[in-house]
Amino acid sequence: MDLAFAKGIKIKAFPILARAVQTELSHEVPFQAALSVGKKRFRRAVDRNRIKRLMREAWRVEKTALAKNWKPDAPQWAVVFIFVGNEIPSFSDCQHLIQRATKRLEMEMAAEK
RNA sequence: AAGCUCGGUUGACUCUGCCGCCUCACUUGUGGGGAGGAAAGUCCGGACAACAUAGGGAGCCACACUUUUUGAAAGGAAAGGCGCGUUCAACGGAACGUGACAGACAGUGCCACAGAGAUUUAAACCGCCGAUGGCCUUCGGGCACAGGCAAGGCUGAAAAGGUGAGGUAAGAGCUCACCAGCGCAAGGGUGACCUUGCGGCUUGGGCAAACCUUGUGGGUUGCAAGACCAUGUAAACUGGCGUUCGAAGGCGUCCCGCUUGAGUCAGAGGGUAGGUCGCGUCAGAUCAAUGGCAGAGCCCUUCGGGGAACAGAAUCCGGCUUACACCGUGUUUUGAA
RNA sequence: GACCUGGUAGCUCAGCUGGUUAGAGCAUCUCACUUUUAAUGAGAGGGUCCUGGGUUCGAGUCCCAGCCGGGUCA
Repeated sequence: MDLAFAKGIKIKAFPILARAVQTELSHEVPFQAALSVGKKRFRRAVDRNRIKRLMREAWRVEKTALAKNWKPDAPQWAVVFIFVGNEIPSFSDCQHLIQRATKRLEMEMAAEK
């Protein structure tokens, strides 16, 4: 995670900010993703959990497109999603945002090759 | 309709299908379980763990009407007593509400400002009187000098019992009656307390959410407790104290006692900062799982839609407090008929 | 998770054992000085003492509950 913040590429899809880096992961998987919602913006744990669950679900749906051509010895990616908005989004909004982010990520991965 | 009071709630969507998460069981696919009444605040009390091991005292902290009851404790419930407030009554009291409600006759302390006087012989500013003594006198009295007085005014949160009568120069518990308060006795009540009688009245009060006293209870620290495994380093350096005349530790503080007994404390510096258990719980995480989509039903709608409010378990229980929705009881206010 | 600590003027802080009118420095405003500004001097304004109850004659201070910050412990 520190590596992702230090060297990762920035992907903006306001109000979602993503950082991604190509690195060796501990398991044979294409991605490891982390989700973050700031405590300063959302004081109540209920709201933070809600946003993280929506982002998690959107990522689950969208990552399949990225992962379908992945082979066990291909490069692995660590991704961190940070929510920086001030209001709780609906699921459809959240899905569109993650979709934009994953498309950018796909381009970056192609460029990396 | 709104507010208040008390009580209740698996306390909010339901069903079907598909995809997905945590965990357990059998085994590769099924099946079981998967947030709250407050999970919150962390305000109390425990379980549990550590402090090698007995103990005593001081200190510290918490609580405080009585009886019964529930509970491991904290806390709760019922009934009663006393105080205060409101209303009704009309001097017998009654109803409702409310109270962190032991002690101010154990001691210490404080009561600013104002005011003449504020706490142990209280106080003479405006006043009242001036009987007694003094001065003057037309012998009727006058003066207000010595002095007497706490009844009235004033100040204040509070002014040394209250009301009435007698008494007096004027006054005063000075005397008496009743009332309040205090002490003693008797009786009633399990008890808090109440009733009656007697006594003297040199008998002021308030503040213990001031120190404190009395009674009761409490060893301290907390799961980041603690146990184990792994990784790594510096058994080095500087200074203090000390090895039987005893350092330092043994429960946060002090004293005594007991006990271990050669290291220990501080500084600067070097290193690690991962895991397992604790935490077994028909949720069980080491950074934390409960979600999404589609359809039908139901409800709300500002016809776009929406499915609430307060709010998310982190060792576990029992309370307290605070936040909030719905339902019901009682009550108050306002509006309409 | 557990345990400490704080909240006072626009900012940083005092305010002792409850008492008379809540102060200090900086900042702001006005005036003076100066050609002007700064500095300096004089003066003025500015406070829900975090909020709500309670104790008391009287609360920034004492007690209870809440809100919002800061810190410590593996």
